[in-house]
Amino acid sequence: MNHFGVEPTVSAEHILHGLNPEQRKAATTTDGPVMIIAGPGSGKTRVLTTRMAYMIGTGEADPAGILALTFTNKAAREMKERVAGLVQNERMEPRWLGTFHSVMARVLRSHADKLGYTRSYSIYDTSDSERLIRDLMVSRRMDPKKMKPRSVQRLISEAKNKMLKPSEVTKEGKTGTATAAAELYLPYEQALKKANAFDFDDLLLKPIILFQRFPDILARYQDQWTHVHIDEYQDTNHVQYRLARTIASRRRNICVVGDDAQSIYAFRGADIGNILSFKSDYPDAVVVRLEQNYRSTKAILRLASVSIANNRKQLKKQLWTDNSEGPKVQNIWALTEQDEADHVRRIIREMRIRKGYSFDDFAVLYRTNAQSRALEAAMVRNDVPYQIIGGVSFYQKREVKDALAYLRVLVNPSDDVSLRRIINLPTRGIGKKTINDLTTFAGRHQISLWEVIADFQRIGLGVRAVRAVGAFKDLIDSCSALQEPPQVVARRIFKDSLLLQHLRKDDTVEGQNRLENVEELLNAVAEYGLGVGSAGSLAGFLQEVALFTDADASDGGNGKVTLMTIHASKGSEYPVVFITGLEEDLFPVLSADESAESMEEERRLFYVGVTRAKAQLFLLHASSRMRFGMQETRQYSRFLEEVEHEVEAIVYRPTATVRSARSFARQGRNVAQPQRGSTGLSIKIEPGSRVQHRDFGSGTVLSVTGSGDRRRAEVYFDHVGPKTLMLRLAPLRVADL
DNA sequence: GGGTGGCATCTTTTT
DNA sequence: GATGCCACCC
Repeated sequence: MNHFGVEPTVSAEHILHGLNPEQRKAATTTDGPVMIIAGPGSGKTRVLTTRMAYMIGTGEADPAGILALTFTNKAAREMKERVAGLVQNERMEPRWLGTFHSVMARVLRSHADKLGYTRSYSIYDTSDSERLIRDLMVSRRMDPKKMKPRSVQRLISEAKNKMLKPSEVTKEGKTGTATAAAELYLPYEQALKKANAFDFDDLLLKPIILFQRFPDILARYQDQWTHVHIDEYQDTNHVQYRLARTIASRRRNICVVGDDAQSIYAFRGADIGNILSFKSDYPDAVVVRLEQNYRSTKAILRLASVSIANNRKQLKKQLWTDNSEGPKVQNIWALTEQDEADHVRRIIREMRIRKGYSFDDFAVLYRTNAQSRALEAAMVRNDVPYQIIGGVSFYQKREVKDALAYLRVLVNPSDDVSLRRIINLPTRGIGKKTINDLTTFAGRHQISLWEVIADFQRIGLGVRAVRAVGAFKDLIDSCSALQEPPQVVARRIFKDSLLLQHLRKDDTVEGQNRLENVEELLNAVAEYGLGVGSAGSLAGFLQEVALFTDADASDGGNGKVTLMTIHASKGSEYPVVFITGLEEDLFPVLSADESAESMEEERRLFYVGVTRAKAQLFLLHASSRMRFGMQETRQYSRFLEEVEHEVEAIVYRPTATVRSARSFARQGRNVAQPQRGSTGLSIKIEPGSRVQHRDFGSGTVLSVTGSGDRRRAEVYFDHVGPKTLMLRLAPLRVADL
């Protein structure tokens, strides 16, 4: 019996069984700061979970005393299951194991009133924030076409993540968007507060403010959480760093795990410096390096090491493995993205037959979500079961967000963003003009839209508008008054608002799908409603789903091939991995050219993708790919070039087109990099210049017309005569002198 | 006020 | 090639 009154069911030795000496050290050094530098496939999840189980099992930590923070729900779930498996006693499961956002949302929930929010607050995701910003811009007569609300949102989010206050963001000497962001930051914060809403960044920021303002609350949590764990520490941003430091400052039992080579979230503020400087933050930190890889073959690991060696900024690690050499990594050359998808599909089929793999042994990775389309089509055509992780998640689908907006308005009527979303959906006679009148009134009196509606008679609307607004008010009022389980309330508002009827009217396949999605949402509400107290309330449901992402729905062993971005693949492993679209301007993305740092981040991303593979890795690229609805000639990725000695290049169906495309790509590299808008390609092309075409040979430019993407050249070819070519697309380069 | 058709824009990556 | 926005007509 340990001093928490729980009988351990397994011995410490049993829990630690099978760990190598380094892993064991990492798992049992439970006093003071620890940093675990862990390469891919080194068993870091295992170490972290063993560590928790060990502390709980030996009675060193209370199950509620362990704080373990991850970045994805998937990682949290996996860890929870593993600890449970090790301690074999559900009373001893760690209670504060979750993502940064979900754990902090839990903290916030208990103290929201202290910050002046009511318990029925809304949580705004990025698209909600964007809508709010768009509304602010419109009311300030800024043109949302010139300054994208999305870019403004991103800049404000960036400022919040750097913990800059509105007063600290200056407007001078900035680009238009930055000026707009600086100008809108304060109004945005005020609007959030007025809407009784937190945005994603607030979920981490507000707890810090809470802790600053109420030291007794902080002390309570510091007291409770005796041991702090942070997974993927290289991905922490400034706010997360501050949170961790604040919480751990009292006991200093902080254990971070990370791999600087796998830092791929700089774009959302992740600061690789956090892991690089851990030792200066905690000079007495014990550092453990886990360099043995248990996952991949030698061939795969070698390719990963060769690739990442091109990065300058990194902690040196010497990865090694006892695993077998394995088959050579294959580099497959496809003609188009359809051809690429077809190779993937064909290899999956062959490997299933010849080597006995099952569908869930395969992962197909890509850089951008847009690439999933062709792959998906190939899977559908050939009856290959597949799942796509990420992309548009269920709770981000338009119809689901619309339906959720109804529920949010019921729970939190101050939620202007949600209210505007549904006020005229389906159309009920509250048009642009009326909405404008209501908004203006709300703005003038500094009240929420709902307060205006609640008192609509006094605004002086037209007869028709009065009737329409009155009906809407009655609808919301009657449903909020219901004292029924959440699913009953939800079904009632969807029905009375005519939302369901509206969806039913559309009998196209997509329309039916939308209806089904709303039905599915109702099921989710019903399921959640089975909980007790606030855990089963509508407000609780809404706050929970706000943090749900599609990636969380993934699970292995379901007999499906997995398609996802490389970002989404972090933390998983598959026997066979395909990385597709290895082309300049796609992977690495073009904008990565702008700085060495972002190029290094792209390379780390490639590294992450490569190291997902256990047994066999395929790298693919296409000579031609449809982008922006146009067929584009592609050059293969520099990442392929860097590992060219580690791959076996395979050209299936080798055709003249493929080969000349290849040699063209090689020669053309320094001459005419295709660029968006093609200015780079076209400056050197003017009447009189000599050019070389992939298929037509050499020629002389007669004239150049059009601009931007429509820029064309009339060329007289030595052997085939005159041709007009789109400069954006043509495999054309300036001839060598 | 509501509906429809044309057009511009879009592509990083996510909690 | 989809999506969202705007202008235009009922």
